[in-house]
Amino acid sequence: MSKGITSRVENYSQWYNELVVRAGLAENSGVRGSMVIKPYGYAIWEKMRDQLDKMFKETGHENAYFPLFIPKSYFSKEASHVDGFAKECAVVTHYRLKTDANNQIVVDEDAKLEEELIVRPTSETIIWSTYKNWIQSYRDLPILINQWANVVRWEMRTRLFLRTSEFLWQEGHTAHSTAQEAMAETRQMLDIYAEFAENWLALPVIKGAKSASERFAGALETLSIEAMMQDGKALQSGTSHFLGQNFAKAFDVKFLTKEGKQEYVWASSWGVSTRLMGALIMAHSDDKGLVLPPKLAPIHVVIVPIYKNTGELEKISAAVKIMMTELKAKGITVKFDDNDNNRPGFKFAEYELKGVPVRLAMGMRDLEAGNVELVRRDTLEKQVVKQVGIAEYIEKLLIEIQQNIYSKAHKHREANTHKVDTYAEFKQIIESENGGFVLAHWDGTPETEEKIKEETKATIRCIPFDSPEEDGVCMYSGKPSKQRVLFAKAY
RNA sequence: CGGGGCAUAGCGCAGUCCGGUUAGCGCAUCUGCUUUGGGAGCAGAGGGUCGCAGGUUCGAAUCCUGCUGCCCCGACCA
Repeated sequence: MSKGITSRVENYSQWYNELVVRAGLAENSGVRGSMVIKPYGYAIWEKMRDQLDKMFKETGHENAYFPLFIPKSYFSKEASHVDGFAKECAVVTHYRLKTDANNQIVVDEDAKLEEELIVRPTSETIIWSTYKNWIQSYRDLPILINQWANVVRWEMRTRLFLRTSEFLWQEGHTAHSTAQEAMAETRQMLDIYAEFAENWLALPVIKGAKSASERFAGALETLSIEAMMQDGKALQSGTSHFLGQNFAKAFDVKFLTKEGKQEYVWASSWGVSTRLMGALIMAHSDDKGLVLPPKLAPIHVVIVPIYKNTGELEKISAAVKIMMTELKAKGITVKFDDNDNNRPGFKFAEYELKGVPVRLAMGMRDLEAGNVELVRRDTLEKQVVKQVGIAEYIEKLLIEIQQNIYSKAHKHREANTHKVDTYAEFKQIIESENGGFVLAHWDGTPETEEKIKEETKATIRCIPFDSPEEDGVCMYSGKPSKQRVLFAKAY
């Protein structure tokens, strides 16, 4: 195994692939397009999940679980929904295997299902077929449910975390008595995603609405948060959909209003997936490995002893134990790596690869002086600090690291976001090495959007909420436009 | 689904063109000694149905046929 990883400049894509594997986050499995999430990677996902779950519950949502299999007939009830997902569905057709004449295990053709089952690519249909039974009156509304689940989308080309055939996610599905309430829910959940991305992933995001062609299959409106990766490409990091009455109509879900009228129910759905892991990795990490924001790091502090014999190790360990107790008391996760098989230099490189935010090293020199050597992962700055008061120091430092990682990502995005008024300029920026975000006028037609995509591979990531109204002309067609939209190449 | 590449020890690879000692190297593993402030050194040891199935041949990792899997590049997508 080589020592380092491919640098970002050398080959960004390869850097990412190697980093995911070498840092022990995930690996490819024997199943095409499906990954194994390893303990260290899963620990990060658990932290994300726990925090999001808390935020969902704080806003009145409850968890539930719906089936993995969806009868084909349910799935086909909402026309645009089918159109959107049909090409990437795994289908269960049989329920039994048998041993054939050659002693091979084969599918038993006699055990063909009367109705095929779709492995869920998303759960709107199974959930709305259920909601039909739960909703009769306005008193039954709203329903605010989330589920943590796996889904399958048969992808042609996959990449660890960014696009795999099976992935983990959460999907919220809510039912409301008015359009306004459903839309407010859609917006509220997008805000929660944005807050999570910025405060936990340390990732600045742009909130906005999708253009019609980028909308979720079956939605009237799709909102998303878009983040910039270090190579200037956009990564859609969360989506929230206003589904109108489409699914209520498809599954005949009506409720009795206060006024005694029968009306169709209004819906929203929203989700984030293990793709957030990809965002986290690509946004902050460097050529030495992962850089994790402290709020999501499975280990905050690693302590490496430097010693010549067991006597020294014992003395160092005693001092380390005291620091560990103090750190743990403040809720800081700390690992003391006294494994004698690896030498300090190896450990330094290893924990940098794994993105541990703070590393302490202590040898006899430090011990005698009452010091400890401290290195922060985000800047790789080395300093010598007093053992006394170390917990308070690190507590503050972790907050500073979290902020620094965010502001670094924010600066990078600002430096690579451009306002552009001509198509020539647009192409020049989009095709340049660092790519980036471009804010430009667009005439609002799918035709123009499609042409731009064909010619440059850039797409409209969103129509940002905070983009001011401003008279202009479409950079492509010259037709009038009232607002700039966000273009970028995307993952 | 189209184009390309790969499959040999736990991992990374050489050997394949041009068939012929006992299939080799690095890392990892095990043992011992010396080491330990940025990926340790020396000595020794263990570890292989050469992806699978056929075929050609006195003889196949190597040649032929078929199959399978994975990776990369495109079209599709969160």
